Amino acid sequence: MNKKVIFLVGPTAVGKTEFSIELALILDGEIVSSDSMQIYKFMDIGSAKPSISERAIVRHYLVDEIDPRDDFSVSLYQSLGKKYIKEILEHGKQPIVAGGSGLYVNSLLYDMDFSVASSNQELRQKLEAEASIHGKEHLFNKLVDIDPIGSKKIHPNNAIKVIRALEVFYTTGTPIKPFREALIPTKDYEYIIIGLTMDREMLYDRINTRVEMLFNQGLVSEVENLLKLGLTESNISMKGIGYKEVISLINGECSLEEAKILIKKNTRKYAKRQMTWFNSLENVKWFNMSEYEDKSLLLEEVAVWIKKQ
RNA sequence: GCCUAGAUAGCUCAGUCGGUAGAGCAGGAGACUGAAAAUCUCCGUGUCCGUGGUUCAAUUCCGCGUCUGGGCA
Repeated sequence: MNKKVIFLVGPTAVGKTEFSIELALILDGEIVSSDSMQIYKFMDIGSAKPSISERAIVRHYLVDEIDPRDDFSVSLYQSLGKKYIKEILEHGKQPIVAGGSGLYVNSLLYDMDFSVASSNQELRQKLEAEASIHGKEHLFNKLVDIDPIGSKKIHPNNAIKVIRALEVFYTTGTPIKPFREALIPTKDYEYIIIGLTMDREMLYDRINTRVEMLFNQGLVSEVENLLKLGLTESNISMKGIGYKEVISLINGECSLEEAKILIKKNTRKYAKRQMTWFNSLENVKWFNMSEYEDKSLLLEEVAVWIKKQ
């Protein structure tokens, strides 16, 4: 009988990384990251990667695997993630998928077919240029012409989604499919989902102190090194929180204090979006970290719950 | 003590030529199928400092009081 895959979700800074390692130790597990930033090499501090020593204790997959100069996508994430889960199951360990990137998590929970149309950078750039000349409405109207029903699900201002929908139509000749209505759990494995949450105020406190910590650990020099590697603010990897703001700082567009405030703010908003996403998942067993002063107690309770599944 | 400027949303402030008020920030809610730490949408009632006067009507004008800046002694 195969083990169930354990998914560990929750907002940034709630303590997923630490908890996932503790859980892996007691369950003889290995961790598959579902974090869209920790997957990139050279981006250690800003993405709050698990440390080298933590990764020596428990094996991690999809951390430090992708060159940030390369394009990455959910589609690729899905195939790599499924491959690793299969491998972990095959060598008899407990797979734990842990991370905060909602779409990445969904790609492993549900049958989501990303194969319809690959991305076309040339086309995207052309459409972006059109949008900046004629406006977002113009692009949206193109979409309304070819897909009057589907376009109702996309807001005219959401240029990225409009462009993707056009991209799918131009490459396949058929409209992009509606999404959330038909989420079917994957048949590749069984799974359970554990959600970690925390009182909002406490979470925001943790975010604020973490941002200060990132700077103390050398976030600015990390970004300087990335720029030396040839990365710019237009790389997808550099659009992560902490990276784009530090680029502005390096370019002299804001002060250190302003950069910190902005990163804190953006991280808080991100945490909120994550909560919205994960709250909408079904069958999540939630644990509120604020209710456990002693974290070993939480670990124990989670372990007990897992055994009952 | 005198002069002066303020007092309006959690914060910073705008405004009402007299008809009970709105921006930014903070905060909240939500969407999401190959950019997802991305991208996008929605949400603003509060003794308009207190008190008296003028007025059909005062947060708005006038008097007094309280508090807070700034200046002069």
